[in-house]
Amino acid sequence: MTLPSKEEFSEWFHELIQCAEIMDVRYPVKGLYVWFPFGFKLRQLVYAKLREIMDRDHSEVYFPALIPEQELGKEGEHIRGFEDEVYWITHGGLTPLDVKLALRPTSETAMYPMFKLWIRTHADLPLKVYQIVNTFRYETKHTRPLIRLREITSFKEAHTAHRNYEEAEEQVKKAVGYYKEFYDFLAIPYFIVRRPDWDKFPGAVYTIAFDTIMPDGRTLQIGTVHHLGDNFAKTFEIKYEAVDGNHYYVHQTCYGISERCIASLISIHGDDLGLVLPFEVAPIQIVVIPILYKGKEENVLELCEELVKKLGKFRVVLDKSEERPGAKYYKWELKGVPLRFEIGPREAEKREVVVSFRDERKKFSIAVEEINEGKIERWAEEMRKRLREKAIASMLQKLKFSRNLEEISDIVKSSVVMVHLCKDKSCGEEIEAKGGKLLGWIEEMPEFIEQSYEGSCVVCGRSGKLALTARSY
RNA sequence: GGGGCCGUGGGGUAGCCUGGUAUAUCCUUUCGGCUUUGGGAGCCGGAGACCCGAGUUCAAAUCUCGGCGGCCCCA
Repeated sequence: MTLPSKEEFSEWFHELIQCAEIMDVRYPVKGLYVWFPFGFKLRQLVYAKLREIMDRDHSEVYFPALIPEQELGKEGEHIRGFEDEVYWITHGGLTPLDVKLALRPTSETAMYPMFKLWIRTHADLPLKVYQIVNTFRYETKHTRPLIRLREITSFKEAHTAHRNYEEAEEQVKKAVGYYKEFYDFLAIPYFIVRRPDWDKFPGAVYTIAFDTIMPDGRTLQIGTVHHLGDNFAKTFEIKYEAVDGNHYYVHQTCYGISERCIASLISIHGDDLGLVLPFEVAPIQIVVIPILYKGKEENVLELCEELVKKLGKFRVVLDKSEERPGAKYYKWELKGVPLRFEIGPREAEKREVVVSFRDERKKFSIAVEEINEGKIERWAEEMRKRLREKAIASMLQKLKFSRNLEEISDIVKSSVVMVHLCKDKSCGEEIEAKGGKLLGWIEEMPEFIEQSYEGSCVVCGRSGKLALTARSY
């Protein structure tokens, strides 16, 4: 069970999610994968944070997975964006259905007919709901676990309705804030980018996306926030009676995060030995490894048990299995356990433990008496900081700034390229002709970027703003 | 959208070109036993596979066609 080097990212990712028991890729339908118990626990812990953030400002709901054909098709632009990849249910048993049912590719058209019933007056607004569900898309490109799926199993989608455009826009900003908090928590660096008009969500006024850079230099979209204006409200006739007695269309937003957040978590922090996980989301946070010699087991195990008891607040495993210590170290490192304690006869004698952090893999000794919950939490916080700094450093290595159109086709093969670009579609097309995809314009400057926000367009020379082009997943 | 490659125990593979030697190779995994334990121990014994369907043939893991599944490249 040896992992390929992370340099060969594609193989590394594929092997790791299996070796570390995140997902089983052997399910016999293309694009569908099985969550192992360990992977599902990781998912649960990551999504618990997402829920915590969402619950502050939204109510959780559940809408059906099946959408009747006429609802899905109501919004012209929306359906054109999805029609190639919708799964259809055409039969009930052997009987052909009068009304075909779509397996939701996303839930706007499932929710908004109900929003029409729920929203009567301004007092019903704002309406803010979210759900975490599976969605289906008939992907034709090569599918990949957690990244490109035919069944997205963990789509957190939020939908809000407001009195006017400005209030909806306020919500867009809040949503961006929520997602920042979420990815900061996971120590994953990101760009907040406004997608080009020709690449926004079908039916949206505009789309803000979170993109991160994977170890192979390709970008991964890990979150989107859409301002829908009153486009869907007009289609689904979602109106409210205002204080002035008139009826107005609501303005809506929607925003989503899928299990791609876990793909980025694994890929960005992981190393040649396997997973590296932030303490808070690690399914196993601490492993205690006894080093047993014949006749000296008792004292060692006693101290181990004492330590485990002391750490009761955390997710701890005491590994008493028959393997040798070295084999155990590799095993738990593969699983990304952030903190390891080793106790052998020497430690039992002095009431000490040997400590090793997963990210640094250095060892040091500390007295058992000095270990307490506060200390562990401080270590966890330091570890998160190290992970974040390391992630930013390797992200910057794969990011290049260019003011020369000609060199872009070469750079974009291995890196994400920053350029100044105007909003003209022809200039965007010119950039995309160099091999990358135009992700869009930086919406919020990250603190780790030094380039100026404004500059002259790399294509036409008129005034432009900082934009990103890259090969993307 | 276009093109190419591939499917052998749980994982990775040899054998396929040139059909028969085969009880299908080796590594890993797994189970039992002995022994060992401070960074992937060793020995002994056991378990476990030719993707599915059709065809050609006296004979198919091996050749042909179809299906399903996987991987890669180009747009």
